[in-house]
Amino acid sequence: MTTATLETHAPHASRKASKDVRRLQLIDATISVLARKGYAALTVADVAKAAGLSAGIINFHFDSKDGLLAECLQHLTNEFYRNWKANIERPGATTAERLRATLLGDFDDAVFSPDKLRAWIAFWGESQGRPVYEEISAAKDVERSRAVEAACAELIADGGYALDSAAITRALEAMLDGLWLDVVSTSTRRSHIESAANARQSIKAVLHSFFPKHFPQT
Amino acid sequence: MTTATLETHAPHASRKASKDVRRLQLIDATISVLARKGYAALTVADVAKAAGLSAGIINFHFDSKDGLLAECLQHLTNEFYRNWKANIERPGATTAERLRATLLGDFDDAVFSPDKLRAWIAFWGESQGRPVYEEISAAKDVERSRAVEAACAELIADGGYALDSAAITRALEAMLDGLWLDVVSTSTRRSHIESAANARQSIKAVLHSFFPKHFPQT
Amino acid sequence: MTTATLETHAPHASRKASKDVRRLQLIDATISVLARKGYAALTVADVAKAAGLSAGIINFHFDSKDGLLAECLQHLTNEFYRNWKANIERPGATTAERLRATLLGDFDDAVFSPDKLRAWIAFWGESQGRPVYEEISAAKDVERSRAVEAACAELIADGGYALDSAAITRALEAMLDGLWLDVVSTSTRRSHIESAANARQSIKAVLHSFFPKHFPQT
Amino acid sequence: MTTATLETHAPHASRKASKDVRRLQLIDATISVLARKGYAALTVADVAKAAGLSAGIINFHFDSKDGLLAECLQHLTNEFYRNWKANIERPGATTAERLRATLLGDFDDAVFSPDKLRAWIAFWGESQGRPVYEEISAAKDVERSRAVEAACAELIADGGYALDSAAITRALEAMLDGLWLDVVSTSTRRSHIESAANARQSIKAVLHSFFPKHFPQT
DNA sequence: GATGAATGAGCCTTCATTCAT
DNA sequence: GATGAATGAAGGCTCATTCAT
Repeated sequence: MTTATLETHAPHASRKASKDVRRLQLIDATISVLARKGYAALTVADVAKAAGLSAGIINFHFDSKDGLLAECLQHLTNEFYRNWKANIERPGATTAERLRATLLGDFDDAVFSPDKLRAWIAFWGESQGRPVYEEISAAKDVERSRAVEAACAELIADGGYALDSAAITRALEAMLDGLWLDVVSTSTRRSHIESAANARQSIKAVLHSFFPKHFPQT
Repeated sequence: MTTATLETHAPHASRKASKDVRRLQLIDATISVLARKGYAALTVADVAKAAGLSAGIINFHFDSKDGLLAECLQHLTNEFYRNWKANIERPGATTAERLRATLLGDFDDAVFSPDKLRAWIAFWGESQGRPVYEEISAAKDVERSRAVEAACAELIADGGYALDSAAITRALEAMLDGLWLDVVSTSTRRSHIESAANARQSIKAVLHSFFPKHFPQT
Repeated sequence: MTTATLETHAPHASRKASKDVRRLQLIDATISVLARKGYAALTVADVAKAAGLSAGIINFHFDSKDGLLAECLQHLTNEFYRNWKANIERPGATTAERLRATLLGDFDDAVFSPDKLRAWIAFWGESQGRPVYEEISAAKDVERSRAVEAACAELIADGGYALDSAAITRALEAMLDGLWLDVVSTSTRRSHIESAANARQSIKAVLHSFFPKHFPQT
Repeated sequence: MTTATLETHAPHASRKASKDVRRLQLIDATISVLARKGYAALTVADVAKAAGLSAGIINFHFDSKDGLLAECLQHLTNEFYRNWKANIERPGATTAERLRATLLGDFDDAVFSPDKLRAWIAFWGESQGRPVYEEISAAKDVERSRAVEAACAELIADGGYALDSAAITRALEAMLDGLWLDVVSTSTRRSHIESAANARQSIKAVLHSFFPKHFPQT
């Protein structure tokens, strides 16, 4: 609940909170509950309680539980996209640097918090029953995916590597998803700090294996 | 429902066999419903209907809905484990051959059917709210994970590659998970046959990049 | 709750009740609650309690509260229609006799019970918000209305009365509705037996005034 | 919302006047919503929106939703009563003229608007669950009812008709209620202008049948 | 006076589970 | 073994009412 407001303890201070602040507060609470109880067991009462508000407020701000969840995923998607964009928009960066920034950026604290990760995975698991979830993230995923593929193709051409660009792109992206997934299943044994460090190590190792000229051994 | 063994019509089939057939029939129905509706929306009525049976039967055979789901995951886990074991238990196979068989084997038809994949992912998504799911798959995962790590270490030593064994193992396993996950989100656009082919291609490309001496270009 | 079953007091005797019996039992309970609390204040819990059953049963048998109410009105409509049909299907009856039977028949015990009347009026009051209620009763109303109009026209022609057939038909039908309505608002002051007697008296007086040759003074 | 008195723009209009204007505005909005959605589906939010005001205002002016509805019915009752009184208070009118004015007056535009009619019927339908509604209209109804009965008795004595005064009075009043009710159920097929014309025709036909000497054929 | 965010009780509905047949 | 009517707890949603601004 890192984004959650700073509830002042004055009585009824919350009455004056603006609509956007309330919405964000409820989305943060949703992420927190999703992380703790998973998707199927999440109730609006849980979310309201986690936000320190009453149950009725959710339908007031999001029309329905479904609306809340959809907006929660939208929030995560936007945040993830903005983080990526911020990472690659460095003037003067080479293609290799941008690719590296793309991959490592997924493990930045802003997007790689234990709660958010678990929330993401909860949504992945439900996306088959609810196509709307896939639609929410699809648009921006495609943009990113194309950027990764273009970067790989460019490095392959530039370095003269004997690699299948499509196969390599797919492998890289699968690895990223898998590394996120891994955190959840090992979180009880390892801290997420450690997990992020391990993930970055794996990414660097793989980049070095794929494109040794562009990513020399560290 | 490809796995469902059809009711044997042998006269006086033993009670035990009959019971197991019913259980398998219900587990197959569960996988089918999980794939279609996801975890959160699955009801015992759905499963019973998919199995062509009545609602009350599930509690008779599995005590509870939770029991059914746990046994369903157990079934998938066992099947996955057996498939792996069958793939690596080839007398005279080299370490490289066994590693390759391990990775490619995850895309065998026996375990890589669209319904089963979606069922797996539904369980992954819920595993945070229900630690029991992680426990079910953990034991056998560890065995397999160690085998992969040992194989990588052996190949690295044998080939003199400058690779971090742990990082590479983690990358390989993450990639496998990610490739499975990918199937679900792209299933509307690509057939799962095509997905499996792409996955195998990526695996081969990566193995070649990591261990060029053991996996020469195809 | 005149139609309501005769609940045997054996424990769980209700478990074996057939679907139709249960439905009728619930419809009777609905009429009873409608009469006591009106449409707006009726809850499914009230109905279930009045029927001596649990709340969940209503959705099992009628899908929803709305479904229950619609079927309740349908039941009242059918009953009313059958009562009318039974009253006019007397072989050898003259037109005047059939008209008289039609009008007086609305005050037969089978359809003119206090609870049923109040239920009818509750539906009338809601029919603007829920057009489906009007649709349910419309079809059969039209048939009856035409029969009354045809009978009036025939009597007018036969008796040579200087009457506007349409205006007279409308007046007769309005009077019937009004007499039903009246019962509700005076029920605390007069018994419904007395109301029915008064209503019959008014009907006879009006028929005599309209068609003196066919309905001579009693 | 034809009745709503527009905000007088006189400077420094008294607080009292302003308050009454708001109340009338809300009562008109209530009638409009009752006509459109019926009693059970009416919400204070609907009424507030129809009045162009915010939800909280209703409790300020009427203490509660129940208060608003009771005052709405009171308003309709008063208006109806005043219309009747105005119709019969013609100096020099005969008993027959006053009876005729009483009956036809119910179809004056001031009281016979589609919305008001539907609102009336909504209240009738709920009067069983809420005795207060009956109480509101009862007092004035009795006065009017007695006047009609006295008029009928006088005409019967005067004309020497062989009629049961009580039965005839009841028939006349029931017919009036029924003609109002009829408008609602036929409003989709006929305009309320046409309905009023038909109703007047029926009334005239009935008066002529009952009291031919006092109401000669038109 | 007026607003509208917030509350919380009450309702409809779903659904896992039970059990008489 | 199997069925499916019945139960009842739990959850999402609505909405009258309150109250800080």
